[in-house]
Amino acid sequence: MKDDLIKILKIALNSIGDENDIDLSNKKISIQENKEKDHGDYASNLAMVIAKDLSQSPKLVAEKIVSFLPLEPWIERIDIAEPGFINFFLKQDTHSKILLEIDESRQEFGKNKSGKEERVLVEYVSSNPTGPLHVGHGRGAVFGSVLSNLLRTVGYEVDEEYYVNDEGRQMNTLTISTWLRYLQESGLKLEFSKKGYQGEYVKKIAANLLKEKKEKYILRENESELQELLQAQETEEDLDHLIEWGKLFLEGNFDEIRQFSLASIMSSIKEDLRSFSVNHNLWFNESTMYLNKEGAESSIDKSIRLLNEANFLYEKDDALWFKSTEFGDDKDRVVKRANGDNTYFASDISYHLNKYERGYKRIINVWGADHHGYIPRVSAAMEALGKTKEQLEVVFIQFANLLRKGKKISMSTRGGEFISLIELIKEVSPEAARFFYINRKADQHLDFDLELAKSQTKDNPLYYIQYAHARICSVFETLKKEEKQLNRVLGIENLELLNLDKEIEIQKMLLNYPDVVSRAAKHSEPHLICYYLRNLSSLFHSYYNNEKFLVEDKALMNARLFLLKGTKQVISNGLGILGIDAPESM
RNA sequence: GCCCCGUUAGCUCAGUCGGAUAGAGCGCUGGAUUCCUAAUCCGGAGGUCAUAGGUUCAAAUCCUGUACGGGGCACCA
Repeated sequence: MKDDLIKILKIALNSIGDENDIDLSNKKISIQENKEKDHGDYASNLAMVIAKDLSQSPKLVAEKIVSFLPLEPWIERIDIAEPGFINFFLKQDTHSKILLEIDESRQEFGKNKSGKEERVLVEYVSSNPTGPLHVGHGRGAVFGSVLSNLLRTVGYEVDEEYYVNDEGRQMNTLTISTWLRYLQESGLKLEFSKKGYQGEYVKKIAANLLKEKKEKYILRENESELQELLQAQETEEDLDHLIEWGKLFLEGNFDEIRQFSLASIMSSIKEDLRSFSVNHNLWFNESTMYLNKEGAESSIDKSIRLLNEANFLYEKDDALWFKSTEFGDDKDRVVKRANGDNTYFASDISYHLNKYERGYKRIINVWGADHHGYIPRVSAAMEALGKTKEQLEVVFIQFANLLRKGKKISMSTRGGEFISLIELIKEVSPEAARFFYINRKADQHLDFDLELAKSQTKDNPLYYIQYAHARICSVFETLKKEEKQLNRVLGIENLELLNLDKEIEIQKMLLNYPDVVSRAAKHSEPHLICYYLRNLSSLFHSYYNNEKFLVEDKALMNARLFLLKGTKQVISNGLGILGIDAPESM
């Protein structure tokens, strides 16, 4: 509808341009929906925008524009208001047309093709595989999932990827932690390292390891050496010593334990994500970038070589540095440490280069707000490698607080004490978890109220929305019990009977749905869908309380049922984008 | 010190990349049910859009400064 208005305004604009011999073709034409009934359905500010170019008063310009507008059958009338708004009043049956469109498109209603099937990569969660997901990860998980749905809805081809940091020191820490717990489990008395991962989940992994591998990794000698190392676990260096010792002692078995721990954790992470419909289709392991197959150079080596060939690397204090300052970063960054290890940043360069090489048009990273400092260096590296940084987009997710009875729950991971994501999902249901995580703008802090998420009243927006859907279903259920059904043809023929304020409001709202979807996708703001659904449901509940649908007048009844059917479809489609089912009954 | 994000009703938050009288829920307050789910609805009170300037026909929205709150500034991952 807006597009149609823009189209005819464009025609008028061109005519005025020709007449005055000036170029107005690059003027932006915007249409707004009016809140005020007296102002009509839509308004344009075009006259005010070009008044200066024509050096005439906006009001005169508006009159001029209107005189050039082609006549359209769906426009009732056009008003001009101070100081130069052009107000469009649409014929009443124009609103009803949307019901026909919904009836035809069904689940497809709201979709468009503006993405042109371009390939997009959304990388999200990517939590380190050193422990289970906790509530802090949930928000990014749902955000990435819904954003991906949204982008598909507007015509992109989307891959959802999880980057697994299965390389580096943290994996060694995990391995040694598992082994120590395994030794304890097998009956050896020893103190667990203060620097190891303290969580209970490590014990479970160790127990499984013992069950599966029996006594394969048991300590047969050198116990006193180990005990001595465990007595002194005050610094990160002490931990490194322990790890080195473990590697020497276990030899190839170290890697076996490592693989076992990694696999356990990743499978629990995958399970947690699946349990609330977060479905990555790609899992990218950092370690694959370190492989050199058949003597070929690894991806890491390759990206470092490319940077070097482009002259963006230098050595200082035995380390290898990238000149990120040449691309606006605050300081240069180390890619290879003095001890020869690659930094995490080196992996990131290689990983992002890989994303580009896979041919994605848009590369979207969903990151925690605490990572914002990384953008300059990553995009600097991509620029240095000749990639366009515009292709790389980063969305930051602010932290979430969990509230129980109005009080914050501490989410510190210290001492392994945190609420795991799966506990949250079990407590409030997967649907509620999704909805409440996504119900705020991503860059806003979020208070996740557990009681509210569980409550079954209208205070709970998800409940309220689902109830609206269930209520509509219930109306059709009652109809069925009376052995009647919706007569589509009769309904369609009588749509002009839908002329109550509420009925027109609902139809206008339905008409807005595709715009809301586009906007949410364009700005990466899935929360807009939540608010839209809340408002649509509110209109419906109000309508429900004021009017009866199953009335004697068959024409009116079927028209109203047709409206209800469209409303139900849109609620269902909107919830679908959020990854939430629309219940038939509650 | 530098860099991000934020500041809108008592509370929690929306606010269409500048538009007409700034919205919703909660809370407070007054009402509605022999009727399709009252799991709901209707009415009322409540705002100097943190603050000071600037740009504009028009600013909660854009620019600059200030205050306050959160986060980040590793040869960690």
